[in-house]
Amino acid sequence: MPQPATKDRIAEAADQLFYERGFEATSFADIAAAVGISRGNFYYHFKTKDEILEAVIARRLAATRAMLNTWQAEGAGPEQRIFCFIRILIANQAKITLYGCPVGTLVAELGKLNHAAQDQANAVFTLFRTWLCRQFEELGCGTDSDALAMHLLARSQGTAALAQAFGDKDFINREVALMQDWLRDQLPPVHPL
Amino acid sequence: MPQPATKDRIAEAADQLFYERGFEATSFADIAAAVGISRGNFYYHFKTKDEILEAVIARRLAATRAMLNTWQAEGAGPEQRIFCFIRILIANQAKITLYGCPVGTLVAELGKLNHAAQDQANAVFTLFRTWLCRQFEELGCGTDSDALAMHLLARSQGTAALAQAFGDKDFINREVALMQDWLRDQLPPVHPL
DNA sequence: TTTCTTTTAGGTCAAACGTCCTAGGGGTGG
DNA sequence: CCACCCCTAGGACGTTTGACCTAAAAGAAA
Repeated sequence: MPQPATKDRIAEAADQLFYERGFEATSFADIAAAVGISRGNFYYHFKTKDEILEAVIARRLAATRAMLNTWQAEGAGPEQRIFCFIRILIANQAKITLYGCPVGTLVAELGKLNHAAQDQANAVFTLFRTWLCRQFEELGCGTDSDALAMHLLARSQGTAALAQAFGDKDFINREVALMQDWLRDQLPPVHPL
Repeated sequence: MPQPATKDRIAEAADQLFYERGFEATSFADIAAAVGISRGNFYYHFKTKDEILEAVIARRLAATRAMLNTWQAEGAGPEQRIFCFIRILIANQAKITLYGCPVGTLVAELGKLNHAAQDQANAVFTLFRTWLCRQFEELGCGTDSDALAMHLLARSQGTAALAQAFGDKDFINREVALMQDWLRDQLPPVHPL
């Protein structure tokens, strides 16, 4: 059963289109055309647009979890792992400049639509938040950890938003550098000599 | 001609609905219902949905300019004026927690739609940017001023985005406090003694 | 009143949308 | 060969959308 899994191809195409054009602005026909199948075939795999949305969010959640696990397995310390998180902005620089942050823009859109899947979309944020919180805890930031995680998430979101608005790729580089400086300042003193 | 100006009432209602539900998700019928007029009357004042969008953006630009001018006229220094900007987040705390930043969410949506009015919507960002830049210049930040303005804008955007995502009003208070601390750190030493 | 302009109401239209159904293709197991 | 089932194709439905038109009410000027 090495089926290329039409269902997965649909979810992948929907993922990309939801990112580039938004959820509401993407129609069944758009996704079907991107995959190269008919709308009828489409309906066989997903009865509802909301079902596709759920599949897309599940994809993103899984991908995010996999990424975090990779970083965790690399053996570096929590500081290096947080650096990895910050560097996501650089790794996806071009796309962010065009379409913003995939998580942030989807959450914002679903929030305005009062969509039922809003909480699921938010789970990606929560995933990053709890993971970052753990890293800060390992770093010795104690009860401040969650606040630091939220602060860093906010900085990333703001950076992505303005980079998209002004189409300014270099702005991402500058903000990333600032975030790295900030992170170093949060490290507790190694030897309270 | 003390006409309560149906046109203005339409633009006002559209402004609010575009903020709460988004541009695309708001229909002619929604706006007409909010104002309490028929769809036909509607068309008399605005031929096109894009025309309404332009009117809404013009409204926001004018309101923003008026706000900045008020701060300028209050006689306080640039540091106090930047504080005023930061405190926008607190003044609109409840709405931001529900719907995010009006400017940021609109720019993000129009960007994804490749909408022609994207640049006009961005003008609100640019207005804040150049105004903030001027304040930092008056503060003596020299060539860093624009970068500082962008940084502060990004922090505000990120704060609004996460406050909306997590429905967390208090997060705004915490980030505002951090931004005020940050601002104090940017002040050049008064006497290079 | 009559006339004219401004404003309002309500109805129509084609297109696009999400949803749904039915018919056919292409393997595998009997 | 037949029967079965997974997958695919393409059309049809009812609704909503943005857009548009026509007619009439409201008010000012004569």
